[in-house]
Amino acid sequence: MKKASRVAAPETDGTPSEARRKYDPEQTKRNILEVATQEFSSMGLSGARVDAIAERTNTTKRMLYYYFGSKEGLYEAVLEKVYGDIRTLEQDLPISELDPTEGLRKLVEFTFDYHDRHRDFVRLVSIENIHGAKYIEQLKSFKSRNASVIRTIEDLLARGVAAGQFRPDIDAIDLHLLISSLCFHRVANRYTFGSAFGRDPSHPRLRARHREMIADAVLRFVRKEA
Amino acid sequence: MKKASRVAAPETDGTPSEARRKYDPEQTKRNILEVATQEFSSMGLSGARVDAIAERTNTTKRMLYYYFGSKEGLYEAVLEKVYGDIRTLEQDLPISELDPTEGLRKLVEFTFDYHDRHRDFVRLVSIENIHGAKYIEQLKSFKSRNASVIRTIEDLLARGVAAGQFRPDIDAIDLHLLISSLCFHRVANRYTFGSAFGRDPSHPRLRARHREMIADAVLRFVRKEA
Amino acid sequence: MKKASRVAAPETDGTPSEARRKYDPEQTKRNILEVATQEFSSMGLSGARVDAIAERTNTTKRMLYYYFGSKEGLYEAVLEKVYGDIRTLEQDLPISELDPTEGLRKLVEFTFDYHDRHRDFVRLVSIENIHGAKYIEQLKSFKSRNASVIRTIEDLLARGVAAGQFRPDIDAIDLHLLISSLCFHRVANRYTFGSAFGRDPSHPRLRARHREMIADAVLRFVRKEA
Amino acid sequence: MKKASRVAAPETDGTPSEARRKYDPEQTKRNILEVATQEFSSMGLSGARVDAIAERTNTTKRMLYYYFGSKEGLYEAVLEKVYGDIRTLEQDLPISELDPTEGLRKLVEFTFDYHDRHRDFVRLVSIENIHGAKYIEQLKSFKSRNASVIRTIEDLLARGVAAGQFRPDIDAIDLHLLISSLCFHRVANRYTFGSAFGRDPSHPRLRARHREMIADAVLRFVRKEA
DNA sequence: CATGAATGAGTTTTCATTCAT
DNA sequence: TATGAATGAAAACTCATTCAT
Repeated sequence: MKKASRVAAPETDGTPSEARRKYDPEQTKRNILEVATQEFSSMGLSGARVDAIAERTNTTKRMLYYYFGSKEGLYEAVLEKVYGDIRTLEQDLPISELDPTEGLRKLVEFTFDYHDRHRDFVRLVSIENIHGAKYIEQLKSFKSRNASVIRTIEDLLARGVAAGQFRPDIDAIDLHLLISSLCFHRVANRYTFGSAFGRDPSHPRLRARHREMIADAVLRFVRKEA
Repeated sequence: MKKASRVAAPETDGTPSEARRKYDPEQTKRNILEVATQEFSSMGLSGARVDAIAERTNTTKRMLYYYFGSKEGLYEAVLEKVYGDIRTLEQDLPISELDPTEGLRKLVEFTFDYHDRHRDFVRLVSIENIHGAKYIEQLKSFKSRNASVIRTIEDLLARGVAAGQFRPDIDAIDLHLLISSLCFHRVANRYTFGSAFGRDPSHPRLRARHREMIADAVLRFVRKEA
Repeated sequence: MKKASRVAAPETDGTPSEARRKYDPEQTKRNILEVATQEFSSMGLSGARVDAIAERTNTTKRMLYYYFGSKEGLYEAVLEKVYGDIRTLEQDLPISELDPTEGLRKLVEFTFDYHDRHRDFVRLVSIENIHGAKYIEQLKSFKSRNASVIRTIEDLLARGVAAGQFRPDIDAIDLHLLISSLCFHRVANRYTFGSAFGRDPSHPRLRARHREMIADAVLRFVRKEA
Repeated sequence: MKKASRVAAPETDGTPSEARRKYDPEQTKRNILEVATQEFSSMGLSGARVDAIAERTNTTKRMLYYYFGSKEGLYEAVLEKVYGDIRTLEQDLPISELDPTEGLRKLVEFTFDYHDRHRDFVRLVSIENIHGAKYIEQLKSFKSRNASVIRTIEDLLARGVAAGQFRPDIDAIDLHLLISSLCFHRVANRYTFGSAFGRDPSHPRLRARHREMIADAVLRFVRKEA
């Protein structure tokens, strides 16, 4: 029940007065959130155990409640963090400067890579949908984030149509759904997929092929035919 | 708390050996499975409550254990039933007689409709993936069913290539994944989608548009360009 | 943690088929309520421990929740029972047939005796008042019970005035408050009283003197002066 | 969660030794006691929350432990303060100079008013009785205070008997109990009373009527009949 | 087969108190 | 002195499962 060791507080620099701080709330919170993200994403909301989270933490269970109030509060904080991460990344994408076709390919590849690398995120979205998205709806950040993706796509579509590259009759939200579907499914359902076909979709070779296939499918979908 | 009435067993009247049965085990099992399907698909495996299932049933908790052994046993039975249903349906599809392009469109539309109508199935697959597909792997029906879809697609692809309609470099399993992704995602994640964009993907108009879009995307993907 | 023995179920009569029932929900509930009444009345709502109640019971903690839902639910059930008891007794009082002065004396003595003997009840009322009476307000039985006491007093007052024994300007509810005050206080606050004056108000001699004093005070209060 | 401001210590300006003090321990203690009195009297000893007290204070939890040692220590300090207050007041009563009947009426009215105005005191006494008066017994002020009331009453009774106004067979402690009962009960149990009869006993009109009724009842009780 | 009562181990949550800065 | 962070023990509550009738 006793913890063997504490987190070594980050030594900001050489100043001894700063080093070895034992109380570092931000660090503590971050640590809890990290562990909780794993637990919730691998066990679901009701399957997750507060005790299990606390145990893998540098603190005690009490601190979970101190900072997050309840199991659900912690779950919401996890959702918020995970959604915040993807938004941050997305905004750095230099898509507006690219040729529409190239830009769209970049966007698809980014979306593919993000889902591929952030299985926790994907699982948490699945879990949220099992709960009817009731927790995610309370996050202010959620809706605005999605709006920005749509604006990016609208811009791409408009430029692509103007350049004669894309069909004019494509809805941005529909296209987003198409891309999401393709990138999300193979990660979210990789276990049943693997079990059904004896192929692990996260194997590098398959992964690369799927990446290309998906970009290819999306581009063929939007392409204006001669 | 008291149950008002029990299920009256169907009297196959006339045949004396069948009549006058007071209990109908098959009926009881079916009833339990139905309720359990709802509960598991809407709450997940750990979120589901045995008491909640028993309460909405015509029987008592005891019977649930009598027939299915445990909560997990019941969950597996639910998976099995749900998988059995889809397989039955698929085999009636008269695809081998159709023109490849038409056949593929039919297959996509069938897949779309099936997912659209069987949300329980979709949710259960999501749930299974959260549990690493450990329960579904035990089902014999699972692998064989998937094998048969792949054979159907392989046949379509071969005929399409031969007819000069399809590209020759498409893998059947990849194509299946593509189709599944598009049909599955909008159902599985309709809550977060709805919350993010204020659009309910199960609305008839949106549903029809997506159905066409998806078939369109798949056909564009396989089509051999002139 | 194991219970040494179960409650011997009441043997209704000599029929052996009825005897030694192990499952007797009514008995179980009664047993829990009895123990809970002690615990709540001696520790207060927040001071009471569910574990402590369970331990002194013939069942386990789980059953408290099975029958009463929560600690608060159990507390409410205790209140309800305790209030039901006093009402039952009160209705058997043959006051309407007595001479008004004698009837009023009887009522005071009954009230005195009841409070004197039911310290649990008195303590629970004190406790309820600390909680702003929020639990007791939810009991339907509560208001109707009080109405019946008031009717009894109104009847006594009317007959006493008519007989020239009582003053005509006395309000029934005020008189009830007067009687209650005198009977309640010495029980409710017997500890501080005992500590302050070195007298234990529950000592038989003091008890008898107070009983007479209180009846005396009430009768002097209502008496019509010549 | 952050406190906006601390209590500014009163600068008794001019005197350099007093000025420029940054903290005022007495002020801090007083502040804590005030808040604690509210919390304990409204929630009971076990119902009170140390966190809740600290939050409504100008200081932090640490100070609370620094000054009072523990939750119980704080509770005792609250009792002591509340008892100290009442004693101070009572000693100013100029009863020994009044005619016995008038003096007794004054004493009853004072007792009535005091209870009516100091609900915290009344509640705390109720709470103490729930805990068997174990904390109050430790207060030196407690017994001496009660002794002085009894002396006052004894004096009144003696003078009243001598003047032919009062009956000779009345015990001072009994009379004190009678007066206390009448004054205490309507305050201590005003919630159940209000709920039972739809009358709020703290309403000014009812209050005035009760004040007169109680004085009346006490005087009728002691009066020597012609 | 059917049923409500019973159970124990586990899970979440709370709370008075102490520590490091 | 002052303060937010930290803690462990205990409390309330839940749940899958089994038992007696």
